[in-house]
Amino acid sequence: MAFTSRSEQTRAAILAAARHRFATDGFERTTIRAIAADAGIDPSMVMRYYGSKDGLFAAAADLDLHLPALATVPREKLGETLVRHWVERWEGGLSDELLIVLLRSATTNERAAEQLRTVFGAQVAKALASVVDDPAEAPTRAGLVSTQMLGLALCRHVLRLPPVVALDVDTLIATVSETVQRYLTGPLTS
Amino acid sequence: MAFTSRSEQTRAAILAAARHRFATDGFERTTIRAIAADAGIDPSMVMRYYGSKDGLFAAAADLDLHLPALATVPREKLGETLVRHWVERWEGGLSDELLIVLLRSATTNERAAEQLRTVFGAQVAKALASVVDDPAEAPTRAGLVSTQMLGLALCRHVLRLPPVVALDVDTLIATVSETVQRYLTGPLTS
DNA sequence: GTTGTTTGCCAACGCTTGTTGGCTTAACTG
DNA sequence: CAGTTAAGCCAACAAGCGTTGGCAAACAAC
Repeated sequence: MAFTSRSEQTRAAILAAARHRFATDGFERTTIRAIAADAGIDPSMVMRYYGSKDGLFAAAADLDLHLPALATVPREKLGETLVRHWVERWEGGLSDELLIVLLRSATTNERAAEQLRTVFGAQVAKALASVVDDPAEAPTRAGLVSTQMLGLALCRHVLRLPPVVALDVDTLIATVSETVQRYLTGPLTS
Repeated sequence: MAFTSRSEQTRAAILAAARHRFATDGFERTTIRAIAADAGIDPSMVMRYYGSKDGLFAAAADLDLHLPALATVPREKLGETLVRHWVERWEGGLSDELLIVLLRSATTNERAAEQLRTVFGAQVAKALASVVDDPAEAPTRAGLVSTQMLGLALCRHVLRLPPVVALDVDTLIATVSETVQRYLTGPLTS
């Protein structure tokens, strides 16, 4: 490795262990001691490197959705593009536990909730601003899209509702894409 | 009141306080001591009446969706009927904190998750079995409906994403109904 | 009015939590 | 090789947790 000083190495080990624990247990049930044990070091090391449990969580939950650029996507493919990106990110396995970290903790931890609000209020709305008809509608459409995307992730990867888990990826993408496409380009008024 | 013995009264007070705490803080962050303080009694009373924190949660989260009978609903109104019922139950305010109790705790508490799976796997699928074309598809369609319904509740009432909170009820029902209608009666294959 | 039963509070136990300070060893610097 | 710095561990702290057993007061029954 290029420049992994000894401290950087354990620092990274702590972060990896923290992400895993936060992802499977949520914020409250995760203990510093368990993280330290997973990382093979002493609990006090965690404090030295990250200051506090809150500080560690902030570092572990620092997230960027990396949404694809939508400007060049044909209008009728917007929904599918977003949903495919979303689903594949989740199906990608353990390489990316960041989303489940946030989702699991956001229902009880205000810091996590605030970050989810930021991610979905800013990142998604911004990605959409350039492609929706009326830029003023971007936040609303981003919100509607969020309900479907987060609901899907919640049911499939957190709650693990059996019929939702059983859906094959292609059917899932095809079915949900239509919904998202309508939220992006359909009428908004009642 | 008709037959409220002294003990029934405090029993109910404990349950009400517990529901409120579980609804706002989730299972892990809620303490027996806080519930007892809210109910104006001693923590040990909670144990006497409900055995343990788990027992209290089970009693506080005992939920019935009371889904409307769908057999007589015109086929093209199924989505709207379900969504309207769902949204109005949530908008009903504090009279019914049961759903938010479950939703807030289900991401970190396996007991709560299991109950949500049961409610949405059994109650919803059962309500749908009589109205969908192919009964074998009922669980899958119930699952898809769940992703949208739970996602909506999550974004609007738990995470409180601003644009989702800002949506007026009529627009919300109209927009989401179309999605649910399609999940109920549209094609399923990719 | 005395007896037995419920209803409640108090005090404490045992445990786990996040967090801290000091000590020991290893690594680098001159 | 001597000396400074970093990395790590150990032990302990104060606080909070769920939970328990025993004791005082209120009530009910006879």
